Amino acid sequence: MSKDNTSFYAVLGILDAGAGSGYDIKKAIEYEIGFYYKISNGQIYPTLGILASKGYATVDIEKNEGKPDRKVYSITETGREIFREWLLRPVNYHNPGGNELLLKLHFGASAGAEHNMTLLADHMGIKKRELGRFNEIASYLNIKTAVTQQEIYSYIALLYGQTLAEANIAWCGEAMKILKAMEGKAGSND
Amino acid sequence: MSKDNTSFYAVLGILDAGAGSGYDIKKAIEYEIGFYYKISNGQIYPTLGILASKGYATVDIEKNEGKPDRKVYSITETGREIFREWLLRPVNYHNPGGNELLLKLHFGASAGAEHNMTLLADHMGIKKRELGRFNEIASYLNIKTAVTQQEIYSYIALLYGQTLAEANIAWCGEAMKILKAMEGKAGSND
DNA sequence: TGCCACATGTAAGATGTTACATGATTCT
DNA sequence: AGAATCATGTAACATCTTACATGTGGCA
Repeated sequence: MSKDNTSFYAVLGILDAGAGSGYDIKKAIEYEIGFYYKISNGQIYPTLGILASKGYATVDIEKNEGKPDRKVYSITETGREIFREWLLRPVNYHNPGGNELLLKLHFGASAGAEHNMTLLADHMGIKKRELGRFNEIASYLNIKTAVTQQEIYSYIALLYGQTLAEANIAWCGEAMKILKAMEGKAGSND
Repeated sequence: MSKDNTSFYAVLGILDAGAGSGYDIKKAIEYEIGFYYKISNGQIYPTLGILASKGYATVDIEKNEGKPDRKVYSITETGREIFREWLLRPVNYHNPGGNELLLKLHFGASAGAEHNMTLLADHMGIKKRELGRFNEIASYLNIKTAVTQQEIYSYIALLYGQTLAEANIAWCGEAMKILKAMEGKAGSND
């Protein structure tokens, strides 16, 4: 329902790759995408409830001795559609939480290289424009002309922006190269 | 009261630099640190109320014709202490929101270069450890041995982590150089 | 003996966004 | 005529974290 509920789609994406319980999903997220995306029980379990109530997932209960029964969730066709819709939407850069681009790339493996190339090209464009703005500011906020300490700290912040934007641009280039190579391989010998 | 309420300290930090109304504060944040930190009215105005109720700020009302009266807030001594306490606390890297390090560097201008050097050294250490972990993963998740598409996408995510960690490390180095140079200048001719 | 893995979940609160209400004045 | 600037604020909601409750079985 909501536009940008990242955790909603993260859970749905994990289910898209295979059925599992809340516990399984937590482990999968930690293991697969844990380094750029975190999730807590307080999000997973309510999300699974919503998923089931909307018909995006079905539940199977597995009896478990001594432990609570495992509630194993499977994605439905509707769920898949909803998930694909999200995958194909452009990345929301206002979303302050986790790295939506990496999340979409991760889940987009099966969605084909083309779409991911677009996501990367978009990202590169955004970072290039960002870098352009920083460079413009740098032309008058120069370290050589900086006098006050405040100016120096502002310059350091600017440098951060420039450095990170450049790193993003470089990464996009590399990633696109890799995807291009992969497409070539897939086309020629698979 | 809360541990990591970034917006609370951002507002307090702006007030530390000079008294102002909610409107002024919003403008100041947009202008000074807008590129890495955002704030909305829904945060500013309640925060100012809390600040006043806790005795961290006092209010002066300026009559304004045709417009609502300006409520000009000034930081108190207690407010300053609370703010300094935050400044000297290490950066909370679990905080998902805005870039706390840049915020502290920005406000830390008056707190002296030494503390900021420590913040940068800490940051560098964290990013170096992060990079070490990524490199370790890279040793077995290698692009040459990647077979499945999923492996390739995981590799791209890893590359992102590496590239950004390296950029952070490089930036820290530059920033520390700048601060060192500044200290030298301050010592020799000011 | 105590902690970790398994497995479910909830309650409370922190933090933030979006969109609205109000209304005069000044610029385009 | 309409948009922007000035200036206050609130209400609803979205999102997420922290900490707890509950309990077994296995390993050190």
